[in-house]
Amino acid sequence: MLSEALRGHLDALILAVLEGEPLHGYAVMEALQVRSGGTLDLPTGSLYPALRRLERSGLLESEWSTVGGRRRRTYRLTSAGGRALAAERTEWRSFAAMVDGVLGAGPEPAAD
Amino acid sequence: MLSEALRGHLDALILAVLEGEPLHGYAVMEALQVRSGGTLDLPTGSLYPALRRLERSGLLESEWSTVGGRRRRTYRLTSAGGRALAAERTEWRSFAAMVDGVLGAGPEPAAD
DNA sequence: CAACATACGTAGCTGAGCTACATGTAGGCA
DNA sequence: TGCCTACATGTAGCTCAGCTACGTATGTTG
Repeated sequence: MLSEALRGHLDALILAVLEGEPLHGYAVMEALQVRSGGTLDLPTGSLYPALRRLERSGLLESEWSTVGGRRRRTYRLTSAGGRALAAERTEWRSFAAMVDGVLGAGPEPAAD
Repeated sequence: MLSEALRGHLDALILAVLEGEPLHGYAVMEALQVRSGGTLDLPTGSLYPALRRLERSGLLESEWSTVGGRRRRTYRLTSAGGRALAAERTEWRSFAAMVDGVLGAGPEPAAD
């Protein structure tokens, strides 16, 4: 369904699922699948680098733990991450409004 | 305002402004500025290659003309372009709905 | 033991959009 | 006359986010 469309919006989605509670990478992947209604099936090669990028940017911080013999890296929003998320939400809304405006409803001519 | 956000959506916007009437490149640029409420200020280095790409894909066709001593390349939607635009509109809607769904309204906790 | 889910990660490619530049005409203005 | 701006088109080259395709390791199930 999506490929390049996601560009520039993935960060917002990741931050959003981490807003409520800290999650480890694999859980973020599952949360995105659930919250998108199964539409968003993010490959690990997209998710993990994105998480590390967000951490490097200071929007996330992580902590290792071991559960059932498996190492987990749990990510949590920083305060900067929270602010970034708010900004991304605003940006998304104006972007979506812009696209909606340009795309229009369809072939119907605008009321002149 | 936007940069990477546009990725994968620009084609739809271009096709949309060409839906009503054929326009030459520069006019497409201005039409996008107007229809986006001044938000979308597309550099020529983005627009012209995009137009040529869309023509190569068969979604647009072009014709040269000279107006006031200046050469213009006027693009018009092909029937394939019309179909592509309809598809892009649908895709955009489901994509936007997906993002809206994942982003949520904000920090308010969902009704439990 | 094989296969699968869980869990993490990187190397390398792709490609759309951007920056920066080049080209040329028409018109305003000093 | 020269300069700047608007009009009009175009390319070379960079960037870098997301994807493909790997590799590693553990726990569980058949």
